[in-house]
Amino acid sequence: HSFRSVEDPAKPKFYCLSMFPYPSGKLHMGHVRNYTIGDVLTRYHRMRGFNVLQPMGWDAFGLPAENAAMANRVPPAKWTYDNIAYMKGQLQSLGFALDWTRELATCRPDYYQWNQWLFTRLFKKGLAYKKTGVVNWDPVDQTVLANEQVIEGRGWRTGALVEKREIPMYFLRITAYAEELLAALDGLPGWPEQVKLMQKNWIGRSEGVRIGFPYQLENEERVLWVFTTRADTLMGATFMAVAAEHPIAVFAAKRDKNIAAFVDECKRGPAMEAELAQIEKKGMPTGMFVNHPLSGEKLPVWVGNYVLMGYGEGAVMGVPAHDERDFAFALKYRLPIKPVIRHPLGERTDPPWKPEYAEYGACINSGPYDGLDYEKAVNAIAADLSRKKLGEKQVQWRLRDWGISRQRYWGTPIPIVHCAACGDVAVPDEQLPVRLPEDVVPDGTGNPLNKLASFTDTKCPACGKPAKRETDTMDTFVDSSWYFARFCSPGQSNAMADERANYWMPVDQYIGGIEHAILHLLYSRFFQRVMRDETGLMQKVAEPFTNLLTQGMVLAESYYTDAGGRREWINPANVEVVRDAKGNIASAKTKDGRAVIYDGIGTMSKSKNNGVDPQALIDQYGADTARFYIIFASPPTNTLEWSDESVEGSYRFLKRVWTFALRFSKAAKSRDLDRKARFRIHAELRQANYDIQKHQFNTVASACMKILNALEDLPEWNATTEEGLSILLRLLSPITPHVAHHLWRELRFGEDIMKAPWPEPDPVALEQDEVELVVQVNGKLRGSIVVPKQADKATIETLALSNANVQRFVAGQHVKKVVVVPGRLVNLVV
RNA sequence: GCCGGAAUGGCGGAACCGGUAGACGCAGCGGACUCAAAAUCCGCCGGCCGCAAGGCCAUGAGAGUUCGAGUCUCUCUUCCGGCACCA
Repeated sequence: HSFRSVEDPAKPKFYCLSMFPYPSGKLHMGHVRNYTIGDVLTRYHRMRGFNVLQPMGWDAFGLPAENAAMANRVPPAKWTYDNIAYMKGQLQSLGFALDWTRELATCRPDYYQWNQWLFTRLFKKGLAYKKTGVVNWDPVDQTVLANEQVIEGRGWRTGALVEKREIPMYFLRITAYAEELLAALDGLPGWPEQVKLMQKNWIGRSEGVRIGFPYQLENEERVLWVFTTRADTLMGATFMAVAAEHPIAVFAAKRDKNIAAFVDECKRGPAMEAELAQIEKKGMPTGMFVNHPLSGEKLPVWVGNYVLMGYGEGAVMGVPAHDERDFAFALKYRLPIKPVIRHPLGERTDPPWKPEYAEYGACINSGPYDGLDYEKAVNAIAADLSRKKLGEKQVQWRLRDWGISRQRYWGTPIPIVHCAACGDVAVPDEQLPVRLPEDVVPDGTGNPLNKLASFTDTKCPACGKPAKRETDTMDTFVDSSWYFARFCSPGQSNAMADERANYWMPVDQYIGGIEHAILHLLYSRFFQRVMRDETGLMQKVAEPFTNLLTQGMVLAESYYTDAGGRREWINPANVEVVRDAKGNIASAKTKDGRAVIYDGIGTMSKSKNNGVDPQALIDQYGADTARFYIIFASPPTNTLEWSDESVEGSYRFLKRVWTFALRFSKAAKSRDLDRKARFRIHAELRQANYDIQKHQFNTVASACMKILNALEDLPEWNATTEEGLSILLRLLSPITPHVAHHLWRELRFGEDIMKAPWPEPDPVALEQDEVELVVQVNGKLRGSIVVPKQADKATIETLALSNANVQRFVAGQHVKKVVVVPGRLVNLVV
């Protein structure tokens, strides 16, 4: 229980959290990197006197368990619990300073019941609601597919062409918090700018005008609404485009087979936005028209495969003259292009498209709005639309509500009962949790819960009549959106969290992959606010993570052999590289002699068989070498390119520390201090302390190497050796705790290095009487001089000019200017 | 396509506020030790020119600002992450 944490208001607290792993089977190198970084910070802060909490748990629900279940006919629960047991052993063998008494797994009822509890609160308040959402549908397996399971438009198991399908789903109203989630980003100085910027763009606040285009449908007066940030171009609208699911498209499809076929084609298209954005923009006229709200002009309505029903109103206005996409669309379908803005290139918008066409400028060809600039035009148009009740200024968000329903088994059951009389009824608190049966083996066709009467058949909590349970489960992002708060309240069975969360939250340092920059982090920020508003706890905590470190991915080289036209991927551990005299890779072959082809560097993946198993590394070199290498190889935010050879270097260094320290422990000690060595050691320590606070741990590891080099350069073991070793071991201890702990005791520095104070540089050791200055002529390095520390500018200038090589470049020329940078350089401008 | 990053020797990287580019390590080359190998230790190690002193070039490409640019500004290229059901 060395790492067990207890609330202690007398000490400053430091809650250090690494993103919890999905228990996929065994640790991968990304995990080892993530948790090593977290452990360095944890141990560093402990030595600095903080009350530190570093917990660990399991993000245990998810798709891979169901895939494994299908492959091995083992229930996802068993597979998951077995993986957890194995991976926990691996984490322990790496020596992470984790408080295991707080361990949690999201697939346990005592965890997920609070997902359910919070959901019912939100449901009753309207912050969780039901509407349709789009999913990938495999028509053969009759099942919903995850994006990952769609390979080139086809189902991964059946090969069937995947269809889009609209089904009822539950959504969380994250948009209700859009304003706050956006504004609060400014109050997060401990987050990387790039992450805040990505979140800002994702939330996507835009100011514009909602515009109504009246039309008739089956003798009924209706209005087609669109949102635009370019209301100033309204007079240039020449067509409208609607999504395939829009009522106008649905109506048109009913009367025209061709339109029906096109609408069908649009619906079959990709559901993923990334793909949707890259498909060829296609459209078809619906034969329907709307009236321009200001000019009354008739505008044709098209169905467009690029218009999303789930975003905004499911319709856009087409202004070909001033929008690149509309311009291409208009050219393709010979729609009119009507310039209404004077842009930097003039008043015409002839093909090809030029970016200037989209710039702001004064209105032209716009009747009463001619001559108005962007702001005035938007104001005038919005005012005129408002009078006609056909528009108003509006703030629009790119952020959409969060659809949490999954048509899968291995997740938190959504606590809703469907009653013929009462509708959707939230399961009351006393009936929670709605337990997920753990002995089910899915077969890939639909959700197995649908086939389990023992699960589905229940009574309506409101009227008591027979009713059916909802069988959808929750998105696993729900589980991971509040686990950090649960870690603070282990054993609490009456609430999500308790007052202990007030002590520990917010997380002081959160560490995880950059790939989570948007979704997981945004959902967690949302959930923290929901907990604040619904549980009465953590009233002062809106932001769950004060400081965020986004680590880079771990990459490895991949190799393949040609196996009869097919690529056989060879694990890098089984490849031998042949180098030429300069160290360049000349060729590579398998250990049994077959030629292999190098395929470049990339993420470790099963498909390319280039994963490096951390266990092999730990078995061969021990935990400290693995940890040291990972820290030393690259700064935490960079990608880390795996190299077995460099691991050897880390191992070699730790062996050198070990033998040096043990030799010293037996040696006679003189009391002399070595001034130069002390300067080197304390200068490195000063740098290391600066770097560790910047989270640049690789140079802290370098500093450890440099200190050892300085100690090895000493002619004899003296008091400086002892001082240097005590600094070295403490500096090293967060990275390689086992080696440091052992040597610390062996050298009789103390019982427990974790209880030793963090080393600070000695100002006396850092004092210097003389400094070396570099001499430049016109910014080019020409020599160096040694001057007394306090030398004035004139002395420095004289000394610089007296340098022989400097003279060669100054001779016969006029020195116009002398720049002296104290302690660094002098630049003579001639 | 949109949003966000990154690019420095053969390789990973260092260079704090714009001030000696390549610290530290890997690989490579040469040597010591050894019967031999492993391990360990010592030396060299961006490119070109030069006996040397030293010089010229060089931080993805091209421009700019500055006494001085890897670092700041603009344009471009390539690669990586995300795009709402992988986690």
